[in-house]
Amino acid sequence: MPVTMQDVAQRAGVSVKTVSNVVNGYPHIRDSTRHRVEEAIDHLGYRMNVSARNLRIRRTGMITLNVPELSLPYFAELADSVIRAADECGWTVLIEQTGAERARELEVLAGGRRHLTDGVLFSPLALGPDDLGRFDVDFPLVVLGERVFGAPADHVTMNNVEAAQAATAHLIAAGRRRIAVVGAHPGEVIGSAALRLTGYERALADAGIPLDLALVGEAGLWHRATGAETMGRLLDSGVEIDAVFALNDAMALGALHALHARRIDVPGDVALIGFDDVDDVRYSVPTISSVDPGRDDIARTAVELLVARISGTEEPYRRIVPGTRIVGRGSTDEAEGDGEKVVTVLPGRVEDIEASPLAAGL
Amino acid sequence: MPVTMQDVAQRAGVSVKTVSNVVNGYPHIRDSTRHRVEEAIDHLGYRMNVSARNLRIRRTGMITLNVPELSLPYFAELADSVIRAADECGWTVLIEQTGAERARELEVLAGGRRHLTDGVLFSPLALGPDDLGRFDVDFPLVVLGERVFGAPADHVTMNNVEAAQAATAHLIAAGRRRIAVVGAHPGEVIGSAALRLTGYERALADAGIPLDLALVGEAGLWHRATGAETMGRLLDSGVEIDAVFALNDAMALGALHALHARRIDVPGDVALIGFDDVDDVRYSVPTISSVDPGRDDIARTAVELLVARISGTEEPYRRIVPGTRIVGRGSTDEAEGDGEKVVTVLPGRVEDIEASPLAAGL
DNA sequence: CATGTACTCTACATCGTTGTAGAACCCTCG
DNA sequence: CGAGGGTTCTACAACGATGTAGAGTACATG
Repeated sequence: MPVTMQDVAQRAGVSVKTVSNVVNGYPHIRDSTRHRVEEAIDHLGYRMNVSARNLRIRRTGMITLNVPELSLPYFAELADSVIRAADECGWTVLIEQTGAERARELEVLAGGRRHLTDGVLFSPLALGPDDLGRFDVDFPLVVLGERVFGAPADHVTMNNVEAAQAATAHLIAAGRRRIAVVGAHPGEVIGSAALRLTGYERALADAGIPLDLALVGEAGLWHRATGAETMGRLLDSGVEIDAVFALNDAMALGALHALHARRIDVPGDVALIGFDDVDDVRYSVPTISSVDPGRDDIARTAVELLVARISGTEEPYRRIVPGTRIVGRGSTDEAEGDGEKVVTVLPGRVEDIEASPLAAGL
Repeated sequence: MPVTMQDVAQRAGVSVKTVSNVVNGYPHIRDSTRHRVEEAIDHLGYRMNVSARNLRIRRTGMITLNVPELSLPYFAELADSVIRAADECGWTVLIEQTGAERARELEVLAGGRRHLTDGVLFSPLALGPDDLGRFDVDFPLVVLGERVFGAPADHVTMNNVEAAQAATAHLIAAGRRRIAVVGAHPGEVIGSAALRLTGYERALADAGIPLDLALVGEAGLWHRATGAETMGRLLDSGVEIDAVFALNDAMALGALHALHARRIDVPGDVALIGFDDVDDVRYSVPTISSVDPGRDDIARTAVELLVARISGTEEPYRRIVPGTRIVGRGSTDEAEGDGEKVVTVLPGRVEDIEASPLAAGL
């Protein structure tokens, strides 16, 4: 039997509503009254019943963050950033894992659990452009990532094409010509893999280097394990390689592992760059150059957009792309010791969703 | 204006309570009635208002998981496991980060946000034995980790001393004698650092190797960065080293980095073993041997204990220590290629909390 | 002195659900 | 046929907070 406002009111000799007013900082309260109420609250150890308040004000003060898996470093770090950002505005985050399973991702959009929170930050990995229609949901939603473009919702994404282009250009600038890719998803036209591959192709074209498909390694899931496998396959195929662009850092770590296993020197024989700039790449040997997509920016922006929607904004849906930096480290010989050096800075941008669903990602 | 049970009842031509009964699977309902209600629910797209239900039944169906930081791989993986385990029993997890700040950890015990959830899984990092009294809280609580022993709460912890002893013995069995430690917390008598160090000392004693304090490296926070620093300090001190026991995997990764930076071959010149068995250590070069503390077991056990407390169990508080395995990998030359081999298996155990607060951890 | 306005507080209805108590019906059995 | 027991359903009062409307002051103003 917990303490309620009723109990506090009784002890302080005021009405329940006055207690409520004190708790909520309503200004027109006599100091003496306020103090009596506060004394009663302290004395009784009163704590607001959130369920009751939520029922009354029709808000939960919570948002859901939907990610594939927390054990993937990128998503763990993203969750960390989102929780901090939400905390700053007084919101609480509920994390749900979908395991990148299509069925569970669809359930998110079906609103299976939406009643628990006021809105959803959704980072799909299994859904694709074909599911665009399903994103037209009746609850506040902000989409993260590159699986869908043009959904009727705010969207925070990365500067994939340009960043990948810059990352590849960084390898080319170091004199590399035989640049392998780890993590391609053949047949995809949208999604991180396709977009980053496009950037890679553009950089090659800019430098007049012909595209050699033998250098493009496929990898379904972007884990360390698949990165190592794919790198191994490429190396075993006998194709000449003097650099590797891993489409994310987990795979870059796996690729590095595979290179070492074959006694190939990085960056001496093969240079390497990843994508995401997770903490891990600063402690591998050598440290790995990467693309920093502005994770904190992504998190803060996403939370702000969602909170605005929850508050009822009717503004047109927008796509926001935070600024991106290419960070050079040991694996591209960019820094002596464990230092790092920002080699490229790409500005962020804001676009209208309606404008051009596909082009926007490119 | 969302759809309520009222609306459903009206459409189905029944009372609100009957709708409630259908929704909650009450058995004594005529099939025809049930179908009418279900049709109405589908047709109107009704979804239960959780706040109202929570208010009525005095439960939220949520538990809080309090960890220092999700960006630390061990805690990200722990959170992953906890969310899965809770999901299986129909519970939802709210993650809170304390950043290992003492003030925020105290706030957890003060119950600052307890009203949001039915119970708390708490993994403190800043609190210590002196704070034992504060764990006597009036809400269901399960403690994780090694910072406090003997608190009036269920406790799920690791087999620290024996596991560390076995890990050290593993290095000794490989012929190493000059075994450095990375991550000690001088002056501590409880906590992961102290317990693991005790195991280390016991293994040395068993093998008749004298303890050399010059080999014991201090590191406050157990991050990759501090592991690298500490390893660097030990190496620069000129003391002879032929093996390293890093008190967790993050520091093992950092240590490996520092060893590589000095062109020291692992495991040729120096063998290395960590603690936690996070996913990362399977992809470093070489792969790192580690202590697998049974993370899934820890998560499942913790959730079960907490749910039991929430249900009102009055059983005496217990400390549960899941079984532990020592996994040999490349860094101790235990497996060719990327293989791994379980070199030791330690059984789990269950103890009464009251029995012996301190001895239990040892 | 009457009037208006700002302050301080209260009573009551209300948010959407579930527990309780009991009504109405059916069936079975002595 | 009446008692007893199960089934099926309903009315009503909670759960603990907040919004609304308004009562009662106090003070300044014309």
